[in-house]
Amino acid sequence: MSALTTDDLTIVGGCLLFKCLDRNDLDSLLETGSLLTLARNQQLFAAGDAAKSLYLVLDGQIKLSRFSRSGDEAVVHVFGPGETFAEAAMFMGGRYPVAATAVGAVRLLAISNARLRARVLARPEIAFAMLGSMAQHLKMLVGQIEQMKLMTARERTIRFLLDQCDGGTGPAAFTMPHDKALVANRLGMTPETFSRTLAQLTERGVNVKGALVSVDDVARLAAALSHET
Amino acid sequence: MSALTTDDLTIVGGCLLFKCLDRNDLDSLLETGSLLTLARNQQLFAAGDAAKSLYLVLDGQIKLSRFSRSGDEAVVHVFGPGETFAEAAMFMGGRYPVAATAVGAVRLLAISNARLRARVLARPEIAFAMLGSMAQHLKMLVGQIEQMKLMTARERTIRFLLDQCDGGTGPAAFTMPHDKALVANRLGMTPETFSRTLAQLTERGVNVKGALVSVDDVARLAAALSHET
DNA sequence: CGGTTATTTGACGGGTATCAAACACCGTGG
DNA sequence: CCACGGTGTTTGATACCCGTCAAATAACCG
Repeated sequence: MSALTTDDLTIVGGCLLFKCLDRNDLDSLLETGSLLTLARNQQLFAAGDAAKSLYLVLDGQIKLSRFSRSGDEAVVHVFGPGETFAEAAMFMGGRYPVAATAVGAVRLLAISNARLRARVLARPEIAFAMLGSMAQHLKMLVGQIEQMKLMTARERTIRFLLDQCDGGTGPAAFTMPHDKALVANRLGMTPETFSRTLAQLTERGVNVKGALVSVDDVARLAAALSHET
Repeated sequence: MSALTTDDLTIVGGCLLFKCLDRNDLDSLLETGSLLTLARNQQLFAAGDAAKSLYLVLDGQIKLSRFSRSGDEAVVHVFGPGETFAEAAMFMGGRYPVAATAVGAVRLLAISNARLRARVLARPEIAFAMLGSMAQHLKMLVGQIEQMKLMTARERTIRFLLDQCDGGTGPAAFTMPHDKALVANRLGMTPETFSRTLAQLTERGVNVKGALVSVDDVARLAAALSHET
């Protein structure tokens, strides 16, 4: 197969799906893989397409989403470098249940289902790795359902901010992982509501300038989650 | 282990997780399993508990849910006879991410994680079965997220009714799979809203009397989903 | 039959979506 | 360098779905 940079190989080796493989196993798996490049907004596959591969993101972001008849989109998750997706499809009747679209420019590695299947039979440890990966996804989806069912838009927004700040108690700052509209969709609200909510959180020490977000005091923001409006 | 009825064995054998096993494999797996009985509303495990087993429902229903700090419940899924749950937990750091509670009286089979793990190494086909089972759960959760994100309470209710009717185009009838309050929670709405929505659907040929639901014309109800308020 | 638990119904308020328009940002080409 | 179109973001006004609180009614069980 085509040229993987050494950076790429680092990513592949660090991915929890493949880290259990030694060099030989990896090579034999990758030799049928192919390197793909997608432009911004280019679709990798649609919901219902035959599933012939799973994918590893090397660079950029891929969003998985579903569409209603009326064209409204529900983003299920966004995957970044080092993450694999569509593992589940090869066990689900061979159809992808969601669509995959490049958020920006994306490079990714496609790995043949058939090939991987054969590899699993030879080395059952891979199966454990896949189970672990899918278990993570399950947990994530459960978290999303919980959020949608029992948190308000404001609470989900705060929680998103805290997630991005990633622990700590003092001041923090970060940049939006992607378009605000996409973040809003992930959080299950409209861009308008997201914007308004962020503006309103100024009084809680949140400042937004473009894609840059700064939080005066993470602990204080976290406190806003529990006891209050 | 203790007494499994022949009915129980039929259920175990029919479950997609175990149907790939022959008699010997099954016996060796079950000999460390234990038969549990839970009373209505009895909790099997809480979120955060150490995960030492996965479970197969023999009789009754088990709900998996999360609770907010304020005590509000978000039901993730309800499992019935022949279904396995908590497979994922053994690959997720050994902690259950949700709580499991008996909806009514329940009989179930607990299968040791360690034991199953050993079995998988001996027979990799089991791993495929587990992957298939988890893939199903993933798909289901994705469906729920889609529903919550882009359908109104009314649309979700209609879709629930159609699901229960299970295809067909003429008249249909069924009984609620469980308490209306629980159904409402599964659908991401309050019991009040669920009740009101059902009442309002009378004009679409839906009639509810206690736990019994009848639909005059499934096709007509389905039509209400697409083009209208 | 009495007491508890489910379900329904009503009134009300608030959180979000929707529609619409102004505004900021950014790469392109003149 | 600046005009310019396109996209992303903000802001405003409005409507309405749905949650909340409360009470009445129905169903259930010992």
